[in-house]
Amino acid sequence: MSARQVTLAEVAKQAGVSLATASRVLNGSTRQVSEDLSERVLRTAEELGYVPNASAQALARNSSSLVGLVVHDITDPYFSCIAAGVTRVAEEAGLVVVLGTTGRRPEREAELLSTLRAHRARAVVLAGSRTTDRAAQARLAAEIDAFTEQGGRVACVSQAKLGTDTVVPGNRAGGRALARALAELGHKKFAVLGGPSELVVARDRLAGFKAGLSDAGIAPPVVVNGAFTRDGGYEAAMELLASKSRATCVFAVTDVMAMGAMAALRERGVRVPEDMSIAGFDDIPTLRDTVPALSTVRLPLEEMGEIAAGLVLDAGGDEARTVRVAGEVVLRASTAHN
Amino acid sequence: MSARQVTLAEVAKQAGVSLATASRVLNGSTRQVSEDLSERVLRTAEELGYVPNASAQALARNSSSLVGLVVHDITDPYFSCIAAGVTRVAEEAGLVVVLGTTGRRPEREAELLSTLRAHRARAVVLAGSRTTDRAAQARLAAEIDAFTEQGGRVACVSQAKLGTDTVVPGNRAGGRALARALAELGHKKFAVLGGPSELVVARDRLAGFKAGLSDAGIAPPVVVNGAFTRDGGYEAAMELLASKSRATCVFAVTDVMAMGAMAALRERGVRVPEDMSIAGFDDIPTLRDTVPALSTVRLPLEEMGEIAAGLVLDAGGDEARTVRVAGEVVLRASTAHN
DNA sequence: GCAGCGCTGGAAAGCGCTTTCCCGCCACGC
DNA sequence: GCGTGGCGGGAAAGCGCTTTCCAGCGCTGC
Repeated sequence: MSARQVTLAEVAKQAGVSLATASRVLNGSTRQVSEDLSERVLRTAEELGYVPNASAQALARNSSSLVGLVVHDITDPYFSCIAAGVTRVAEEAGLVVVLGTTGRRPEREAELLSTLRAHRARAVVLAGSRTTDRAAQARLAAEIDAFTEQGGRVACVSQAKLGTDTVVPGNRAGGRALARALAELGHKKFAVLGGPSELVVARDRLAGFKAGLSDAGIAPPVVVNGAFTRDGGYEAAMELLASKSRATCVFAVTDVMAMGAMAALRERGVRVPEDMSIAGFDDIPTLRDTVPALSTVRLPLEEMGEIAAGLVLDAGGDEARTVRVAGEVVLRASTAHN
Repeated sequence: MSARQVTLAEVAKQAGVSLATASRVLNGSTRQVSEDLSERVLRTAEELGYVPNASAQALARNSSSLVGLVVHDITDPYFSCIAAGVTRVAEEAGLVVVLGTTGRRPEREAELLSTLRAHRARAVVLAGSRTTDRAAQARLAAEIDAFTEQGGRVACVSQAKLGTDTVVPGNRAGGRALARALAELGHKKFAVLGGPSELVVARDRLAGFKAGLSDAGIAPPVVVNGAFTRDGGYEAAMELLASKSRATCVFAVTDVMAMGAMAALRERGVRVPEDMSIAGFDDIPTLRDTVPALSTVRLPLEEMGEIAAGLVLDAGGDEARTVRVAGEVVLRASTAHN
């Protein structure tokens, strides 16, 4: 049907104006174009079904309308919520978001950044959790430099120390507040289902939790580490049970892990919360209907995505900005008095 | 640090070869380049940290490495699972996926397609459910034409009739099989929590379910429609309860809706499955740990995403291919004998 | 009355890359 | 020995757009 491709040149010719004029009309140029020419161009563009070639624009302007979003696993509700926030903001700004997934391999983060750089993405939101892997971190830092060097902006969700804009959830404070709240329920012996030790998010939550227990004069918890996934939680809980720990309350550093842990407890006939209280972190919306309802620390995930996107799209100074978002302890049915 | 931008020309000059040669070396050209030149180019590219400008490549080749993925809501696990499948395949193929979300507004689908066309995306996977809205459908069809016209490929997940490659889940057959299985449990009176009537997926599942009931000689179910979301399920269930229906088993056309429905039942003191059995559709992995475990029809969502991506990336004939994936009834604790 | 200015339109030079076309070279066959 | 190919290398013509630069024109201000 339509010709292979309608170009600006065709529109210009058809409208009887120069390429320059057509370009000025069809893209917010600072230059004025007279009313009638302008209208003529607009009309022919419409008639011909002209769609500007984004690659050509990107090339000519040396900047594209792409925004990168890097997550570990889009299937994980933690990331999909953040993604929702990011895409909403980006789409409102008329930008297009490109989604990269690392599959939790730290080195993929740098690779993706490099790809994004190749595409001249205008900005990138890194939602993956920072690791303590020095080499990966260094490569990532180098890529971030290269990216910003080239005029792109980078924001991280929950990774500080990279010299970029950052949205920092109150992992430490949240963990601490949660520990105190649980201590107030009367629990004396705690266990923690921690994430992989190289994940900073996991470490922070754990550290905060320990601090909170210490505030309450309670002995440090048993810690069992597992993967940052549902199965990780399941396995960690199994390990915990096998260890014959005397804990009456267990904190999984992630709601998703808590789900796995609850499955494990159920399987082993441990009732929640009668035999064991359990709490998570994040307050994943999709998981709010579980029974028993999970006590947790609420993070405004979608909003965090929005904030990150906002930071990264709003030119801002060259100073790295940090926005802290607080977690709010929400005690529900999965934690009982002891 | 690094220069503003390393271009192919710089690499070529530094390596003492022509632009053409450098290009041939650095991108799989059919043309041969002698061993030593080739090696020299490779080395200087490496040294200079050369990254090809994807926009320029796209422009010159008239095809980019972008793959579009259009979903209604990335937060919905149904879509995020599909998205995971699509991104995995795309990334393996060295492509970049751009994520568009419609927020369930049918007209956004066409808009996004147009944007994707502007970016010369090589392919698009449309995961949103087809509606019966004639106008939106027509616009979408036009955009799809324009897109394919331009050399792009389009695949749909669960939308047939658009003349594109399609991955079709057995919505009808699944609904039917589920109805039969539930009938075998002894239920006689059924209710269905349906999605918005203009959504084809919802209609198909409902139609299949009705057919299954009819197979079993059971009267048609009461149908209450709600939004295709957790809250939609909640409200539909509330409405059902208010209607004093005598149903002993309710089928929510979506697991996510079933979650909302279960919350409503719980709130109203209706025990599942003792007082009411409930079944969903999709078998969302994230929701598998809920209590009581939800009976449902399992769809290999991630795999569906992979298949769709596979179809769309594999040049294939010009014939529209259709891949059917079957749903498998999984009876769990949320449905009891009656 | 004219220099000077602001404003609009067009020509054309890129943006960084791919690819066609051409050229020189060598091996080969008659 | 010379025409024929085949092959590796380079020059250059785009790809579709933006943007600079220049030309023309109608004003204002002295």
